Amino acid sequence: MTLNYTKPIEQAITSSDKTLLSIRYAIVEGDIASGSKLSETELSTKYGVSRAVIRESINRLETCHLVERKANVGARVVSLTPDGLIELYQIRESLEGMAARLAAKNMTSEEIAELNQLLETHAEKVKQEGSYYQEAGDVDFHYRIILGCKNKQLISLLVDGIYHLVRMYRVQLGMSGPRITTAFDEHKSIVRAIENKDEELAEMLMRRHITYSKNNIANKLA
Amino acid sequence: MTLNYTKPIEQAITSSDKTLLSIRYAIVEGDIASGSKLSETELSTKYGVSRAVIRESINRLETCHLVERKANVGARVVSLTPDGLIELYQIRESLEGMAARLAAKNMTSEEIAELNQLLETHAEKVKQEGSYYQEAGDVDFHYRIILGCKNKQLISLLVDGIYHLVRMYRVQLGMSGPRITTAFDEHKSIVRAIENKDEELAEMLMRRHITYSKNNIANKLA
DNA sequence: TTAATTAATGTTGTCGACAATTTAGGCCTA
DNA sequence: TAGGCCTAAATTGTCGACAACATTAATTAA
Repeated sequence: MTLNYTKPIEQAITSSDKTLLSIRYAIVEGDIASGSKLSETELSTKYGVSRAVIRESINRLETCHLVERKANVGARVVSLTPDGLIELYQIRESLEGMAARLAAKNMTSEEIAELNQLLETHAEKVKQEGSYYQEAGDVDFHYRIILGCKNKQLISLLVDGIYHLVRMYRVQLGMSGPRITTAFDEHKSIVRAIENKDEELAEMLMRRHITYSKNNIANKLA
Repeated sequence: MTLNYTKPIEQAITSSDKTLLSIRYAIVEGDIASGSKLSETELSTKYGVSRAVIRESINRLETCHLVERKANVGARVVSLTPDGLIELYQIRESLEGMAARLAAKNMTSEEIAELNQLLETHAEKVKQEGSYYQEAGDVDFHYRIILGCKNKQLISLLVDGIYHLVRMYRVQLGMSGPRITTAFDEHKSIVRAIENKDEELAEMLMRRHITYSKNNIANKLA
């Protein structure tokens, strides 16, 4: 369930990093309520580290737009609103559309093959369980296309930044629903566009796909 | 020259904030060379503050992709490369394209009037001086459209994040050149699309505009 | 009673010192 | 001389304490 979408193996993990991961997970999962205040001293005792590392964690969380800080006042977990969701999905549409375009241009044939393989796995799961697909499966699909764009800054923007907030909305609004098979077909056509190196189409289909997804979620809020 | 594109008047300015602004300015202007190492102790003495505030500043600079940090090793100013420039402009194209689309949808008639006024001012300047336009003028134009999109997260992403890096490339590669009047015409047609509330066209024209700009710069590197 | 001012409390911002890790240099060995 | 190992210096990571600020409670005046 917990797919680890952090940076590659790389270097030493500092205490700050671990704390960041813990707090971020707690926020995304809703263990720390959205809109609630983040007390530095409280978190400090809770996670058994000094205020300095809590401070650093909060700073980094601000980067992902998961918390908001005011000078001399403190940090609050971002609150989930319909408007915020729409804003977020407009950004996703824009950025992931570009990612799909670049993926069509830059993905290797091996990567495309793996993508097809992933789709088949999903097709199986849809037939059997039906429900598992949405959460991990959809994230995984989008994640691979993002990586396929080969634009490091864009990848960082999406993976380190926006995606955590996307997951937060998903988890806390309890996504799932009847879009399962529909989304699957959309995924399939996106991959086909990438196979054909049709940048224009890949971008357009990805944008449509995300728009549909947005509407689906927005309906649940209304 | 120094247009202050920081957040609205708002709240108290802490020592960390001031230091952040100073260091960021130094990096964008090239006073701190791109690719060079950022020593915490050194900066600490240079700016007359403790290492804690330097640390916080560096953290925030990482958000704008202006510096890169490695655990237990330190931070370096990002190095300017042709690949990096292309990556950056792909993101700009995507995000500012969306901003233009949303601006066509959401800008008030007063804002559009101001935008037209700005264009006239630029037209005058182009006739007279010719050269001043590019730097401040172009930035100002794009800035207004970004604000006009009314998507707070998108605005933050562009203004607090990406735009500093854009300016850094501009300054240090010595932009200017013969695109002045061409860019002006492009600006004009973008505004016209926004006036007509033609979202599709506004986005497309903005994307083209940025692509041209990218090619212009890329040629200078090649 | 209400409003404003002031005192008290708690939180964030900043600092200097210590611990852990990396990096540089010298030393020894083959 | 080249290469690896070990020691020493420097840098980053973490900590606890103090200062500055914001919030709340108490007090006083109208």
